[in-house]
Amino acid sequence: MSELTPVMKKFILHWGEMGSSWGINRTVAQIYALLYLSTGPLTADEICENLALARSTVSTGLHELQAWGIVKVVHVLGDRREHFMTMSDIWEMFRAILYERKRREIDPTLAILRESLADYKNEETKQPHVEEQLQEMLDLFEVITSVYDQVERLPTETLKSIVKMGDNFSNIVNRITQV
Amino acid sequence: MSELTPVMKKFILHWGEMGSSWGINRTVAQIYALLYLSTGPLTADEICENLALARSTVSTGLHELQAWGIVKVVHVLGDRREHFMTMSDIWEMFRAILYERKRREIDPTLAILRESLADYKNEETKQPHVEEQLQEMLDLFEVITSVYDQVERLPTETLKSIVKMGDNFSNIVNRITQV
DNA sequence: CGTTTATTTCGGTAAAATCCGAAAAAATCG
DNA sequence: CGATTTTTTCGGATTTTACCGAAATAAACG
Repeated sequence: MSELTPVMKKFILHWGEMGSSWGINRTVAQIYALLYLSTGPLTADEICENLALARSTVSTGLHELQAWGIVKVVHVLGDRREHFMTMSDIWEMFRAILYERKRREIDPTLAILRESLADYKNEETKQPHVEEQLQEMLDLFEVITSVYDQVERLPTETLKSIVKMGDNFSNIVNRITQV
Repeated sequence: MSELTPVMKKFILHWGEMGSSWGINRTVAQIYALLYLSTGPLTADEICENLALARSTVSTGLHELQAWGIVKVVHVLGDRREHFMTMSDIWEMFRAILYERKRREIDPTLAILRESLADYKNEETKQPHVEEQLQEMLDLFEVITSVYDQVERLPTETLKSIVKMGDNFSNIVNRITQV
């Protein structure tokens, strides 16, 4: 791995910023960005060097990225160190992120909302408005889940062709759903 | 505003946790949750009391929520204090959040990607792989933007009816896009 | 216009997250 | 199996973020 070019640095730094506003550790996001741009798989040490991070930080960061399912380990013949690379298909990567965010954020909230509505039945001081609001929020999250499930199922090619349809897509969807 | 019931507390606390994993301040998320469940508009002082927060914290929190466009000020006759409430339609609120996240996260990234690809042309040490990767990421973000624009345009009722279609939706989309 | 009430700003402290480096553990080699 | 290389764990230092409370500002009242 040669020196980082200015363009690479810029991208990596921006990606780090973006990560933190997403609730993802800045450093972890930078590691991802570096791997994403890298021509071949990198060792943990190469990542340390390029990003000026401690070996241990890189180690944990890589584990986190693997937990998200967007970085994987590869082995190189004749080298006993582990090498790391991003998923090759960026669309698959996008799906992986959606999946994880849904699992970590939407699912637990759905559970709490259902629980709360059940608990509500046993509560003495009933404020009908609270039940209505919880129900409304539950509806919203159920729709989000449902839309996610639909999108999850769409093949990448379909997603790509949606973009080519431009305005037509929403028109068609409107027509389909107007029954 | 009477005492918070156990169900309300649970919801507010969970919402706070969710908020932090979204990159939103825990306290700010709690303020939102409280307002969301509240039967009527609340004053800043009432929020302080219920959530045991400093007056100043509530003040800044409310400003942040207003910047997101999901909380608004209302005035009550005969009371010179400001009162706060959430947007009444939860779907509108959802749209507002999508809009802000797109504006804060997607748009700047799109800009950086375009910039980087332009800069790349002037760079001495050209690694073709870097250009390819940047281009691929740009494509992805353009699709995301496009999908956002489509969804933005869909009326709430359409969104709601998508959920009722269940599996049919993805089948139909597949058919539409198979040209 | 001065007084009272409400809101915001801001500096400092408390809490949390991040990151490092040494030491431990695990893996691979001869 | 012992030696060497690689990876991970973990306690603590550093940085960042969140929060409070006092003081300043702004708004509304008589």
